[in-house]
Order: sequence, then structure tokens, then C-alpha cells
Amino acid sequence: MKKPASKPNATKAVTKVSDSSLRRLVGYHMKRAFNVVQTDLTKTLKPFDLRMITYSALVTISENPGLRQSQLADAIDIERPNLVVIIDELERRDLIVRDRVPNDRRAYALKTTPLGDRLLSKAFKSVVAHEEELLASLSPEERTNLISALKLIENSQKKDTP
Amino acid sequence: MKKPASKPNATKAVTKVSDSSLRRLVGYHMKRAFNVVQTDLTKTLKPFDLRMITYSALVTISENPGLRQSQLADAIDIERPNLVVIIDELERRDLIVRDRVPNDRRAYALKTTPLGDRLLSKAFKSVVAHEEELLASLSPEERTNLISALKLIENSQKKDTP
DNA sequence: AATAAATAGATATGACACATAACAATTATA
DNA sequence: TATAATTGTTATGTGTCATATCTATTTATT
Repeated sequence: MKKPASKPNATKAVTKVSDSSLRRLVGYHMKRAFNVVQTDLTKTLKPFDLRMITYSALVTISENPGLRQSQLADAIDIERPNLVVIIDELERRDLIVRDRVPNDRRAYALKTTPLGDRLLSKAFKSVVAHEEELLASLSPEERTNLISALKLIENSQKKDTP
Repeated sequence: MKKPASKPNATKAVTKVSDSSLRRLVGYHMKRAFNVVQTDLTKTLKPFDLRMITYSALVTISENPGLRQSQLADAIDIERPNLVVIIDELERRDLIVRDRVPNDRRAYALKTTPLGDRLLSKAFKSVVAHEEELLASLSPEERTNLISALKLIENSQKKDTP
């Protein structure tokens, strides 16, 4: 004869899993929310054959024509060695070109091609539209507040380490 | 004769890299802010020899003693195969045990050991304290708003796909 | 009851993100 | 000129995450 499930967290099997300890942490909420955003963005970029990193790189090159690989790596916060393969791919697909920087034969000046511009323009519209859907339940004010809070967190280290 | 740098984004080398296109996206802000949080959390957990995943697993087991691996995988949103090695590690370090579930010889009932509880209690305090530092520039109201916005985003898909 | 289907955990494997060390070519500095 | 620093590159390792497949057990179907 089995006892009916009256006593939680006993020897019996757990029925509903709680995560309220982790819910005390803002970081946990950020991770879960970001997972949703990331999944959505990945799906959105798939038709353009872009990933988050290649997309970020393409956008940043388009906005800063002529920048160097090291500058790009710094801007989108990835290591220079890891950028090389990304640039290789974008160049192979004729979305960008590696021009030479005039007075420095070590460096490359990155620029988008017309093809890259066209792809990016479509992709960007799609990304913005999908984000709009994802944020549909947030008012303009809530979005503004969210972004400024995230900025505060982003800038909350930057210093110390003597 | 070269033109002086009056026109941005010309043939000249880029001096300051702009990311204002990406800044239009909430997802971009989330990624950058989360990177900061993640870096801080990783450092915080290092003295306890825990990673974000092992920490999440330990917390959730502690809060839901007796839960199964598949339930845990579901709760902390990782795939079952990837959980196995995590559980292996926690068990090897005597932080948790794999008991048997009474009426199901397929499943394990996960529980923290006293050692695991002690480690977790210290780690949790440290994590909360570090988060407090990271969020120092946010008022209580801003934190509440941030969390509720993140929750809205987290729950904004969940449905469709017929 | 016998067979088929579903479930829990495990193993193997691959894709991708991310980090570090070391190198050649070039430029800047002492 | 000799030395140091920078740019892009190659090689390599680690961590996260996903999928397919396997076993042993349990549940459902007939």
C-alpha cells in the first residue's frame, strides 16, 4: 500500500522541480532570457547562412569600413586568432574584401562588398523584426529601462585589478 | 596631398570603432552584460572548484533532494548526455550521491551529501555577495524591473510551432 | 502473458565558441 | 643598428552544447 503524495522533498520522487534559489540571482535570469534570444536569433540568421559571430562581424565591418582585424576583434570581443577563420569565410563568400592598409603592410583594411551590403540589409531587417516579436510584451519604457540596466552591468567592472 | 580627416568612414584608417548598429538590438546588450556577469561568476566559483554548470546542478539538487537526472537536466536546461559527466564529477568529489529510486531501477535519486551542503552554503554566500557588488549601481527598483523584463523575454516563446 | 513502445541513464561523436602559445613579416623605439 | 612591439596567422586545447545510438528497465498494447 502506497502513501499518497503529501510530503514534499521526502524519500519519495520529486514531482515538480524548484529553482527558486537560482532565481534569486540576476545572472540566472539573464542566462535563461539570453538563451531564448540566442535561439531565436540563430533561427533568424539561418536563411542568410550567418551565425551570431559572422553577423556581428559583417555589421561592424559595414559600419566601420577600413577597420583592421585587430580592431574588429576588439570591438566584437573575440580573440584575434578566432577572427581569422571568420574573416576567411566572409571573404570566401565575397561578402567582404581584405584591402591593404596604405602605410602599414602588416594590416588589412576590411570592407563589405555590394553583395555583403545587400545580404546584410536583408538580414538586419529580419533580425530587427524578430527581436520586435520577442519583445512584444515589453512597453517602450520597459525596453529603455532594460537596456540602460544592461549597460550599467556591462560597465560595472571595467576598473580595478591594480 | 591627402585630405585631413574630416569625413568619417572614408578610405582612411578607422580610429574609433562604432557598434551603434548592434546597439539597436537588445540581444546585443544582453550578450555583453551577460559576459561581464559570467566572467565574474566564474572567478567567484573558482575557489570552490565549481563551474557555472556544476554550481547550478548542485544548487538544484540541494533544493530538490531525490530528483532524477532527467528532471535535473530539464530544470537547468541542458541535455541529458551532458549532465552525466557533471553528475559523475560531483559524485566523485562526494558532494552528491546517486541513490536508487524505490520503484524504478532505471533512475537515480540525486541528493547532496553533508560535504556538498557545506560547500554549497559557502559558495552561495560568495555568489550572492559578488552579484551584489556587480549590481551596486542599480537601485532595488531597477533590479526588480530588470528581473521582470528578463522573465517576460524568457517566457515570450514557449508556445507556437504547431 | 507476450510483444511492442517508451523511458532513464550512458557512451560516442561532432560542431562551435573561446583561449593561449608560438611564429613570420613588418613597423616602431632605444 | 639592435631591440621591442604589432598584425595577422597557425596550431592546439578546453568547455559548452547537440545528436545518434546503446542497455536496462518499465509501461502500454495486443
